[in-house]
Amino acid sequence: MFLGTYTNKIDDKNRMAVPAKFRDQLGGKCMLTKGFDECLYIYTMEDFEVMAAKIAALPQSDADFREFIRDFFGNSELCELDGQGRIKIPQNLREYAHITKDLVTTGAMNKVEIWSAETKADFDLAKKMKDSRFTDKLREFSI
Amino acid sequence: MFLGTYTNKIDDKNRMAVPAKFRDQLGGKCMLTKGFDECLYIYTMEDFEVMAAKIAALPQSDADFREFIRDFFGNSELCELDGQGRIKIPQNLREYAHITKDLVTTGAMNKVEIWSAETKADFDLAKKMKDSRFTDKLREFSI
DNA sequence: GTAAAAGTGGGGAAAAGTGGGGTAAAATCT
DNA sequence: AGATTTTACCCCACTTTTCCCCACTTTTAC
Repeated sequence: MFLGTYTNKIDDKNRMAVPAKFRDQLGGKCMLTKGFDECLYIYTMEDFEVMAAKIAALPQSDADFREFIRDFFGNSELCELDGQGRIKIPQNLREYAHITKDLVTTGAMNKVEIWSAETKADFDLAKKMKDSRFTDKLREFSI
Repeated sequence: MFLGTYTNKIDDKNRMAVPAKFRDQLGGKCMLTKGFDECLYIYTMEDFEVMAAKIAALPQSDADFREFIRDFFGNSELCELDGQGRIKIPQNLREYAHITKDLVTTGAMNKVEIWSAETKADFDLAKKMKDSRFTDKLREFSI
């Protein structure tokens, strides 16, 4: 079970230190994939297999599913942790998640999410805007 | 069953002593999570796992569920009590609960609530403000 | 009043995070 | 094909954070 939120940086060689708390569960390697929302996911090998099997089983007759399958596997990468517990994040995934320097890494049960700090902040703000208490208040005072 | 209210401090190393009365029930470790009302919750491992299992079963295809899962697990932490019966409160949770120095820890049946003393005081006053008897009194003074 | 337990503070070793050099492999160009 | 550039990967070094342990103060129990 992946839990907690951490901040890290990606270096000039496009490496990111996987938070130490997550390393034992990954066992030296992991699958890095494109996530829903503009972030990346890290799965254990086992959990990736489960997810991959579900996705591979989608009906190929559906064009939307074909596109999704292509996108999922085309943006999945097997990553081995180096001696310092870091993984390299490839260009296509960096671009998707708008990753430049500062990152937020957060445990989400069976996966780890990697966010660009900026994107995460925007996302959280958007979430706050959607929060009913906030919008109710806004409704009270807006003219 | 967790009962009673205690005051404590968080130190410069972000450690808080769990009231001794609660320690036996926790058994050396506990789950620290984001609570309602800008406070934190401590659950026993067992109770947390029950909740976690329910939440983990929610479908990833729903954006609102993804947000909730991220928020819940990203703001949960497994805390082991040190030799002095203290836990470390991570930054994201300190920020959420506005924790700086003085704390109020209160047993609430199946969980323990951790409040910033200041936030708790504000919250208690807010409750009073909502009480019609209190606001009626204020009204006598044209407030 | 005394002893034990609980609460609080801090030093120091170890671990984690971060940056960078050097070499080998791969890709690209002529 | 050979030469040159780029990329990947292993290793080392430094800084920051974490965690274990000890010590002191305060509270509780008898």
